[in-house]
Amino acid sequence: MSLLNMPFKALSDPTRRKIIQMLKERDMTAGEIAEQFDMTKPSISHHLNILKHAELVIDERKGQNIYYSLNTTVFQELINWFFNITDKRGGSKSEEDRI
Amino acid sequence: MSLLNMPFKALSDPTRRKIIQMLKERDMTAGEIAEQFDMTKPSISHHLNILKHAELVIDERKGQNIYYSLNTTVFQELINWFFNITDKRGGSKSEEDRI
DNA sequence: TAGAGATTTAGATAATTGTTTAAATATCTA
DNA sequence: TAGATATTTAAACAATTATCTAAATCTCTA
Repeated sequence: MSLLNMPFKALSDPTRRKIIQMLKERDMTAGEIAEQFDMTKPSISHHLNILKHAELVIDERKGQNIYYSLNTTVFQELINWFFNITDKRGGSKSEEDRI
Repeated sequence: MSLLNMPFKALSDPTRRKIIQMLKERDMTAGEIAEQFDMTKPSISHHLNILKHAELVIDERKGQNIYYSLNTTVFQELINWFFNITDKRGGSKSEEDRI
C-alpha cells in the first residue's frame, strides 16, 4: 500500500480540506479551528488527529492550547504524485531522467 | 462544497489510484484493467464509474470493448489546489498576482 | 491544591463506501 | 437471429468513517 494512502484519505473529507486551507493562512489552536465549524469539538479533534497521522499537520502544545500548523513536506510528495501522472512519459522518478 | 470534492474522494481509494497509474501508461479496456486486480469485474466497473463521475477518466466504446483513458484537466486543477496550499502567501489565483 | 478552561479519548450510533452474486444490456459473428 | 463475449446495473451485505455525548487528561491560576 502506498505511503501516500493516509494523506489521500485525509484529504478526501471536505472538513479536513477546509482545516488545511485555514492553517495555510495562520497557525491555529484546536479551539479556534472548531469555532469555524458547525460541529462539536470532539469531531474536530478527530479530524485533526487524522490530519496528524497523515503527517499533513503538526501539533504543539503551548500552555493550555494546542497549536496546529501545516507540515508541507507531505504536500510536496503529493504534488510529485500528480506531476508523475500528468507527465506524458511514464515512470521517471528523477529530474535528470527527464532528458 | 468544493468542485474538487468528487476527484478528492475518487483518489482516496488505492484501487482507483492504481487504475489511474495504469491509464497513465496506456489506454485500457475495462476487462484489461480488471485482470490486474484480485477483485470481481463489477467491483472494478464501480471504481471506474466513480473515476468517470469525478471526471478523472473518459470512457469510449469501441465495439464490444469500452476503453478508458485519463482526462488530465481535472488533475491540473488538483495540482493548482496543492500549489495554493504550499505557496506561503494566501489566496492568489493568477500567476501575475505572484509578484 | 481545587477549580476552570482547553483539548482529547472512549463508546455508541448513523451514514457512507466497497464488495459480492445474479441479472441485464450491448455488440459481434457464425 | 442465436449464442458468445464484454461490460454494466441492481440488490444485498460487510466494512469503514463521521458524528455525537459523556468522561478523562492536561495546564494554568487563585
